Amino acid sequence: MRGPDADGCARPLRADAERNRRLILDVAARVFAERGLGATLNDIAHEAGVGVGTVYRRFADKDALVEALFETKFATLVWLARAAEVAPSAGEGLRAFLWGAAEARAGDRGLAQVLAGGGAPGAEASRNREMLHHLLEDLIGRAQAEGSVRGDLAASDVPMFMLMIGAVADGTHGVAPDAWRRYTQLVLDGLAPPAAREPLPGPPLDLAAVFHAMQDAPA
Amino acid sequence: MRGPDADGCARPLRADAERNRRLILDVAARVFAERGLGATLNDIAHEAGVGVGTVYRRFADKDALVEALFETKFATLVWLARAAEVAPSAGEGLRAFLWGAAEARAGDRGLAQVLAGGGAPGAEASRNREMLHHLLEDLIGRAQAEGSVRGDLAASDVPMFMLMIGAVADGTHGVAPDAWRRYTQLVLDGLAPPAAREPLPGPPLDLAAVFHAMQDAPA
Amino acid sequence: MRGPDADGCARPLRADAERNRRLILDVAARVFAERGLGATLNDIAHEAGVGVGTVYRRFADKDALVEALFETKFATLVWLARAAEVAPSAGEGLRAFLWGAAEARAGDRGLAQVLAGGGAPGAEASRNREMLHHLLEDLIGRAQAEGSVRGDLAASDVPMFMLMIGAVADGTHGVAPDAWRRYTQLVLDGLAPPAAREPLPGPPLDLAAVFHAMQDAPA
Amino acid sequence: MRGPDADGCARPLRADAERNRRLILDVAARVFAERGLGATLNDIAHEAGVGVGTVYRRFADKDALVEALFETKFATLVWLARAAEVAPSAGEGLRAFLWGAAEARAGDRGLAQVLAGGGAPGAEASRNREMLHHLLEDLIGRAQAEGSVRGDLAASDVPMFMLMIGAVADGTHGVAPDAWRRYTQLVLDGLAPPAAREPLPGPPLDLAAVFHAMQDAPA
DNA sequence: CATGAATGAGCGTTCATTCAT
DNA sequence: AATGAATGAACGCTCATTCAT
Repeated sequence: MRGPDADGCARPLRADAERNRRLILDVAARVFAERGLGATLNDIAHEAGVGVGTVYRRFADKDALVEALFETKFATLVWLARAAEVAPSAGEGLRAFLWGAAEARAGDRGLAQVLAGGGAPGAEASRNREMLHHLLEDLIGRAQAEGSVRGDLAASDVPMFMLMIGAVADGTHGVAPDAWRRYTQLVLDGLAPPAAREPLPGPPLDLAAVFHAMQDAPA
Repeated sequence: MRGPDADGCARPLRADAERNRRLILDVAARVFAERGLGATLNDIAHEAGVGVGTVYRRFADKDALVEALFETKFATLVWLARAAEVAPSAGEGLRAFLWGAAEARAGDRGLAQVLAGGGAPGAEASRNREMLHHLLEDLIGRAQAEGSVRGDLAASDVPMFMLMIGAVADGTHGVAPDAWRRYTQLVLDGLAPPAAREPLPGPPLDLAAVFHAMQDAPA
Repeated sequence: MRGPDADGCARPLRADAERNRRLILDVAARVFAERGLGATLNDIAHEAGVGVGTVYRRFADKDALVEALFETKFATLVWLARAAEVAPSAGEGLRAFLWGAAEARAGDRGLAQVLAGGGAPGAEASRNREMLHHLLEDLIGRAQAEGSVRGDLAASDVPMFMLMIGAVADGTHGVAPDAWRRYTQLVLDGLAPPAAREPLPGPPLDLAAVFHAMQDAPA
Repeated sequence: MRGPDADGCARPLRADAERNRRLILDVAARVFAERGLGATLNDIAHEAGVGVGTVYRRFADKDALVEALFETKFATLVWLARAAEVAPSAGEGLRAFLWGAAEARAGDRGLAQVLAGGGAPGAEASRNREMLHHLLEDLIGRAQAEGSVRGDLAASDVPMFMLMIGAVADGTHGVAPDAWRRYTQLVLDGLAPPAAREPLPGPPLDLAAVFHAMQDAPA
């Protein structure tokens, strides 16, 4: 565990550091997703097989780690938006994006929080955010031109959509892991122009599940 | 704060205790609303100008305080549901209820959590929850019979609706205190049968507001 | 609950105070005996049906209450010693005293502590203590003259005897309420001159009981 | 306190942790011995010159610390029992064991409690307890066969013996540090078959010492 | 560099004691 | 005089963060 690398270099490479950084991000993503942002850095470090100190060497503090995670996750959204750009129609693209974003958010307990913690200062993050915003503006604009989405929808409604779906997903995670689909559909129907409506997927929750969901929601 | 009661009774009634209880509940509601359920009882006690012990004299533990808050808030919902019962039409009643519930929830950061039924499944709370559930089942059933709400809507969708609106309200509280109205309308449009659709109230959020919203959301 | 007494006197009599004092002492004796000295004054006051303030009016603090209890209990010992004085023989008297003292101590969890807390300043308590000491010196001296107790026994060994039996009684109270008898006999046999020996009463404890006893002992 | 190890190894081994563990155990043993198990971990940590967190890093909770202390102390008893096994006679062995156990217990205020097996019924502790029990059963059985101890004595009487001696030792610690010897002899005489009797070692306590003893006993 | 031991402020909670009513 | 509401120091314990090794 202390010896030189297999590649023959005695001094630890910059690559080691990067490897550790990725490892920590991956583990943190998993642990935060499973247990919420309340998980301790000690746990994450332990589960990654490194010392806490190492985590602090890579990330100034817990918030910085969350921020970094945010950027990682953000890439997924950008990727989804790019995919949506080339969809047969803007409406289909937008719907696919929203379903994808909701799904990405769903299995990720506490990641509304991660996506949220966005981190004020990161220039990169800002650029990403803006880029995504523009992609969505474009997508929505085209969909509106097609008449496949209501005219008063805005790109900034998308993060709110994710906030909403995230709240449901976090709450129902555990008793009804697919419940987010129902509410995604419900909101999507609200986004759609009149008359384009899908039946809600999945059955409604029973009382106990609702109770559980709301209990769990705070995270 | 020390003056005689409104009813003009000068008798030094043991109501000082009740006054304190109310004071604590009010302060707790405010502090939880502002800072989320993570606020400490020490803070609440301090802000109420009493010792921690006083809080613990009235409420067995933090959960009990949250639970008490819950009951208070729940009464509002029950009252709203009763009012909805006598609305001209079930559809109007349901919409009025949802707007009222959303409004009650808005501005109450961390009260999604309180409403969640934080604390033990108190018998009273359970009964209240069930009663409200039945009221809503009836209301929704009648609205569906009227054709004024989609047929696959269920009573248990209502708490999820509040979870969603709560997430938005908590996030935008501070930068766009009325933003919840936009998303309430959006979801309500999703609830409506095709073709019954209102324009979204209020303008969309700007990027900065979205950023702020997501920053704040975790609580 | 606030009106004048039945006996026609409008001002509360000194007798009320005394009645309360006795009531508190009785309840405190019972509660301390059942739950150890760790019991709270609030509990005692509540169980006595008075306010804590009343307890504090009668007894400067918790220690003072314990001290007062001590005097009460001490009276029992003095009474036992008096009875021993008139026994057919000093040896029989001494044994009867010790059995009585052990029994008094046994059902009284935490009363080793009460008997102990003896309170430094009480002139009365000091006098009682000395009186008992002299009674025991006399009793033991006569028993030694009879040859029915070892010659090197001293009056001051008696409190230590009670300390020892108390430790056992407190520990076994709950799993083997009569175990103290076994150890009383064992020690009494040690007190006896050679050849005067009784079989130990009761069976030995099993391992689980011992475990429980030692767990509980701290009080 | 900072110098190299006795074995001459200068390598900066991670033994600083182990050193702290030992330090904490030592301080805890001393503080518990002096002030009883009621001593706070904050006090212990402070007195050891470490933060509370450090104590909690090594021991899951207060019980775990007490349990660890228990295992340490228990080893002494097992060692004594092993030594007793090879004594010239079982009777001598048993007496030596009891004197040793009493001495180990004396001066260790609150360690009756520690020895009690404070904390969970750890598997190791249980095994140790049982092993000692069997050793004592054997020893007592052989002593009884020799006729050097009363026939109705049981292995489970030994912990009760320690409870009794502990109560005396805790009480007299401070005013008469050797008083436990007197009562050990007294009880040992009770254990002996008739006619085998030693004079009590040490003078009886004076009244003030008894008073002090009982004051201190509660812990 | 990496490690993980150490830190200590802070949390929820209890209870002896005080004091307004 | 009696009440019980109020107090707040203290406890056991957690965890983000620092720093010696």
